[in-house]
Amino acid sequence: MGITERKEREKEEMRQRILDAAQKLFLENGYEKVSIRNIADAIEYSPATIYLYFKDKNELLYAVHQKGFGLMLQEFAPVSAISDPFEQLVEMGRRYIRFAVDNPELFDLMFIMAAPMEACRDDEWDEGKNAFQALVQVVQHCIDTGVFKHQDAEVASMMIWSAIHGYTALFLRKRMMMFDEERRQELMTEAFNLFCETIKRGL
Amino acid sequence: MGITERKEREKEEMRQRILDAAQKLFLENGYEKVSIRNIADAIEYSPATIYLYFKDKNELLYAVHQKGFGLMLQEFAPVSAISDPFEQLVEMGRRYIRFAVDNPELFDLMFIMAAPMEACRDDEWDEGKNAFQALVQVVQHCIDTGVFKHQDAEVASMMIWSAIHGYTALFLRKRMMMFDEERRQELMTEAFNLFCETIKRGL
DNA sequence: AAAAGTAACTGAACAGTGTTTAGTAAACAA
DNA sequence: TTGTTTACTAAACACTGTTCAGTTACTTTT
Repeated sequence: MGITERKEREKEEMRQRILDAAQKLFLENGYEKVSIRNIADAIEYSPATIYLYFKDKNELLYAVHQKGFGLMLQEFAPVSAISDPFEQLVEMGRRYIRFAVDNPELFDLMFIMAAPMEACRDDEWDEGKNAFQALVQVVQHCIDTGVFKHQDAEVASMMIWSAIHGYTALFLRKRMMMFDEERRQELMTEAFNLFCETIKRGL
Repeated sequence: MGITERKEREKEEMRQRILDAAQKLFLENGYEKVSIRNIADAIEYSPATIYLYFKDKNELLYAVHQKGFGLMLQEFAPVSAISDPFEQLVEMGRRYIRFAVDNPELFDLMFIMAAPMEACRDDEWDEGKNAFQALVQVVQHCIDTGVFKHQDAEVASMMIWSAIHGYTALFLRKRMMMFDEERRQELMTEAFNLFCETIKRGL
């Protein structure tokens, strides 16, 4: 009785096809300019079909957001090879920012846009939870090896995440437009470096 | 020849009426659910009329965003009465966060949403520029009085703004949903306090 | 005062949006 | 060969931002 299994496989393949088309269009045109009809056109199906695989557009956005976390974790993988825990933390920050600049639409979906979170039951944002836990581990390592005096790794992690996230959010949403292109780059890297030095000394 | 002056005054009044209605609706229903037609209904004019006073919806959003900065500067005014420059800085941070929590839709318009910035010529975001300069002044004061060792006030300000902005942006856009309501509040205040302590020691 | 000109305003349309529903056609099970 | 389930879609609904021709109403000129 392999029919039901084949059907299930086909259903999953269709879901993936929709997701891939959606992601491709988002990254090409920016999420704001992509409609359900565009995605339907790309996969040569009717718009209504998409609603057989996703409850609504938010759920589709959430699914792409999940794929984003997969990609991000890949980018973070090499960090664990670094021996010095503080250097590990700094490299994580660098990669967070680089990921945001290289994949602005995906990052937006993952950490800025309101819409995808509408499809996520409160207290069940597993992708965010896991990514945050990865940060907490590194910070805990820094505490254990005496790099940081502060003892609460979760609070420290929150502080660090916020600081790094701050730049990227302000930058991506054009809130550094009062500086010209060059000064913007300068401020980004210098402020990042200053933050690293500051927590090394003061945390 | 007071007629042209009266006309000009009336035109400005109409602009204000549109703006007030828009702001009221945004704060009540959230900007996402407010359309040009809603605003037109509220002031009992045709939707087309709004386009005689604002080029498009982004320009309207930008105008409300400007009003937001006016309100924010009011909230910041009492800070200058504090004598200790570091305490001045901390109080600014507290008020930034409080403003965001108390006026989430307005804050969103000012610092997170992409749309209003479309109506702003690059390098001409005066509201942001002025607000940032206010921060730089306080930070410069901290440097002058020896609270901070780091000498570049602009870089330090950028670092501080980003860190404070980080919390608020993550919080408002539901990226702390992996914690329950209570823990969220705890983390917010504790991470803020930790940041203050850290820069006092390390910056 | 009458005619001409200007400014303010609107109805209706255009081209799109997310989403639902009734209906069809094909694949499967009995 | 039936009956049933599944996959899909055309068409509609109720919106959206925006434009434009056409209508008032007021102001200026004759």
